[in-house]
Amino acid sequence: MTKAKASSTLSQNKGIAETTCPITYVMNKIGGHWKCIILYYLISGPKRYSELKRSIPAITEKMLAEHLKQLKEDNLITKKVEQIMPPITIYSLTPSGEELGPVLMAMADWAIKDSEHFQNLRMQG
Amino acid sequence: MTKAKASSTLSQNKGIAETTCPITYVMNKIGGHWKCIILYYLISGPKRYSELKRSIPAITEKMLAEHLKQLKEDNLITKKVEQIMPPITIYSLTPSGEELGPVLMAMADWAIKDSEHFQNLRMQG
DNA sequence: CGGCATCCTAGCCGATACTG
DNA sequence: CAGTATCGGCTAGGATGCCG
Repeated sequence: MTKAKASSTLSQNKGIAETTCPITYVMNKIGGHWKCIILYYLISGPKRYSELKRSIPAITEKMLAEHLKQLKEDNLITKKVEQIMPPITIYSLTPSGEELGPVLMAMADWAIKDSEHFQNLRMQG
Repeated sequence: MTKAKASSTLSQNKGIAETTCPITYVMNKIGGHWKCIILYYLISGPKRYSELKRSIPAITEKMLAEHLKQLKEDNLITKKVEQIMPPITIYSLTPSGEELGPVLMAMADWAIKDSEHFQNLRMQG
């Protein structure tokens, strides 16, 4: 993993674009399909692993665990483990993650408006 | 394209989740890595195909054309073609697309703040 | 309960060539 | 200028099973 492939320009371009385009920077952090959803469910407060899984039925264990790890590495969430048996793991938003909250809420808001548009269009059509 | 594959549960889940989770709805529309970037550049006003291409050096023709088509199908942008030779194509935001503007600006805003956080951390480290 | 390792497929995406 | 079509590699992501 120390050496990037030469045939792929995307990963390299992504790195370059990240320093010049703020949207690219954001997409590299929360661009994955599930990242935003996970963060969205964490806005309402810290959650344990199983709660997140129940909140997002469409996600697989692999995706959840993987994206949680990435979000942690990107300093958007923190992980707190109770070393008992069975273990309890709590995920919370970091300050950076908290600041993303309004953005996600704005996205959700837009979604609701936009789907209303569609329903209106359907009624007219 | 009329029949979905049976082996993949994701596309089906996406469809189901889309009706219950607003963030999923948004991600299905602008989740692609380039969609947000294209929309972001269209906020400042209508642009022609070649202008977009120049604005986003990292994107390939295929991705640009493909995502422009999807954005049009999702009613986020409109396409206006001057049927002359050589042709001129202008892409603009629809009202729905315009309403996404503030969200994208908020994302960009967060990105700038967040990258400052990192630089501060590095200085302390 | 929480999460990682393996295997495998679907779809994203780059490169190239062709059309109006 | 503004696309479309085809080929092919890479990787995201689903299914399953094992471990602390």
